[in-house]
Amino acid sequence: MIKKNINASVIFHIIKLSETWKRNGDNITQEFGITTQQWFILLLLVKDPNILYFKLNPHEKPLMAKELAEALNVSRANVTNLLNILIKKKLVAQVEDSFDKRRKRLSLTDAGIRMVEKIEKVRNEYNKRLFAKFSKADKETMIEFMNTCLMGMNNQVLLK
Amino acid sequence: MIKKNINASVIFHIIKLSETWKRNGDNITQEFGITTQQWFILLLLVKDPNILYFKLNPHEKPLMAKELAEALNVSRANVTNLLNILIKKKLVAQVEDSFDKRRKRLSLTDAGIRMVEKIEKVRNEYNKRLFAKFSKADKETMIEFMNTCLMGMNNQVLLK
DNA sequence: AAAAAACAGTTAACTAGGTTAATTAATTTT
DNA sequence: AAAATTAATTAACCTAGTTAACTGTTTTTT
Repeated sequence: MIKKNINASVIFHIIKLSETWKRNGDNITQEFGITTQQWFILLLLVKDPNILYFKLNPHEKPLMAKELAEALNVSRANVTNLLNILIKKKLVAQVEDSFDKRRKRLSLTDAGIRMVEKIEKVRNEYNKRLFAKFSKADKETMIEFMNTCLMGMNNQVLLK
Repeated sequence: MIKKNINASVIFHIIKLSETWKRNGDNITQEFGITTQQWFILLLLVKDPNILYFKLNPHEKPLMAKELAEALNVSRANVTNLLNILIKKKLVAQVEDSFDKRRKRLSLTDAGIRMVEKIEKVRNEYNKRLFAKFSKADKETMIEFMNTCLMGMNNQVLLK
């Protein structure tokens, strides 16, 4: 009924890749007692420069929950839930902004920083093996391709 | 604290791309009253040849729930839940296998087939615009890159 | 041929991650 | 001073996922 189609095939590959990577990510983070999603929040709070959000929105001050919601593309209420888990685990601390009492600034605790550092070693090792067969140019080609796709996707949304 | 790293950047691009695509997919399927996940099950049941699972596991007979679980990489119990929703929506029908009463064969109802056909038009149009800037060779390069990654990832899992 | 093992599916109780709508409190705008 | 906006929370809910215990059928073993 449905015919072979290279566009559809590209999409299915991207999804499969992302899912597989996430599943492997879960294996890694599980050993540290957190989920991939929770780990991703820790990376946002230490401002991992590889995260796309920071390329478009450079940040000086510690992030607020509102910005976290923006970066993760989820609702503000959901971020409250996610943060409560990380705060209960003593990985994240929330401090009232002294200039604007509505705001709360987020930062990692010492335990949070240590955890990110430990996971970072595993991640780098894992990625290094994963991409062993590719040259720097290969990777740059990939990134360019994906950036073009991302721009196309955002335009298609805006057209609505 | 964390340095720039092209490997990490590639991964974040893949994740972002997959998420954005999924969100846009939700926009499309929502209009038809289903989720992206439910739509994906419909595509598996009509054996969309672009799905990676069928490239590795060609199938003659109608799929069983067990195979759906394998293709989606989720638990058997979860598939029961997902199917119940689609059966309630009268998009999927389940028929006992006459040779082995344990098995139940799955197929789309007429309404299910019509829905897939309608969504198919929207999907093709969407993908065509999305990849307008790329040549066939570009797309093939991408697929090859992603296939190599996928093989690498599976090996890393097996090493455990 | 009876017992044991394997298989396909379901149910129940649970978790993670997500949503919207209503509410509180602080700060800005008019 | 009143109204509007902003940041965060809470409550009630949904979807997608899990494991463990169970039912019934078919196959394998002895």
